[in-house]
Amino acid sequence: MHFSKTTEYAIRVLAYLHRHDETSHSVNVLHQELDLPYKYLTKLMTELVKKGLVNASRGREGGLSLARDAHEIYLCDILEAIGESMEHERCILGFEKCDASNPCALHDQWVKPKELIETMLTTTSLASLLQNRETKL
Amino acid sequence: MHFSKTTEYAIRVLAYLHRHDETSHSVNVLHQELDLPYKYLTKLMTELVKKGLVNASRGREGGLSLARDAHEIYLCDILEAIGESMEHERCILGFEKCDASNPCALHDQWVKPKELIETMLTTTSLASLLQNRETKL
DNA sequence: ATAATATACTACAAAAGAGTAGTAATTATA
DNA sequence: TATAATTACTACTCTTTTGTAGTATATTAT
Ligand code: SF4
Ligand code: SF4
Repeated sequence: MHFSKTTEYAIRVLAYLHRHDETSHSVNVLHQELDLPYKYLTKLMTELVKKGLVNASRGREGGLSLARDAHEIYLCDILEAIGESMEHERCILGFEKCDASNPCALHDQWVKPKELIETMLTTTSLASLLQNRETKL
Repeated sequence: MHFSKTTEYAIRVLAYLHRHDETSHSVNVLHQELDLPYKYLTKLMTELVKKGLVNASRGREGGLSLARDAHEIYLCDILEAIGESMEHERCILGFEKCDASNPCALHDQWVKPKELIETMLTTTSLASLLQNRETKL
């Protein structure tokens, strides 16, 4: 009942890029600031670049920055870029079809939490995430 | 953002045992009825027996049945028996300490879904799960 | 040009989760 | 007692996720 490590990393990195968006940041800086495994990060960032969430510029003075306005990057976009997107549509008991007309035993209990999670994912943008600049990343 | 397979299996098996509690059931029956991998199930059931959720009787005519009243087996008990218990207490961004006084960036957005999930886990018993006998297992 | 500093790519390794195989031990019943 | 049906145990395999290593390639300040 949690995000994958990769998802955690992605959210934290993107939030960091937004919080310090006056300039771009190298993978090495992100690695140090957020204490994430360096090599793993390079792969992840390459992926996020491909998916159009991040801009990368190479060479000396290069680095990474957000490709889109932080108001237009929602948590669900991040999950989708990583491939964990429709996880939350899966039936909580593992059935293929998540069908309210043929519900699983946990249906009634799961509907509300599921709704809230979905709301959180679809309405939380990177920008809204950082209203309070005192929070941990 | 989901349960582990093992957790799914455990919930479904225990729910089945409750739904058909007039008798005990062999692993083979559970395997066929719920379409779960046989050998994997034997391991899981042995574990649930050790944890005191299930009674096992060996030999011919043996089988498995709930060890406690279904009204007293909550989802959180099942998670705990499997070792996924406090997963939902973990910080959603992966930090060790989940401390509201030193919150992570997702804190405000995560609090409500988290609460609902916790409520679901602590208040849903096997018995309440099967009010409606028409649901999938 | 050159050196420094970046990202990009390929391949592999380690760890955890999920699943399989074979056998031993137990027990009701014929 | 012999047999069949059952759980219990040990060890292995497969797959996915997570993490590491080394190298190639691009860019820019000097
Ligand atoms: S509880 Fe019902 S609606 Fe919810 S995921 Fe399972 S089958 Fe789908
Ligand atoms: S969001 Fe805040 S309270 Fe929730 S898990 Fe993360 S640190 Fe803990």
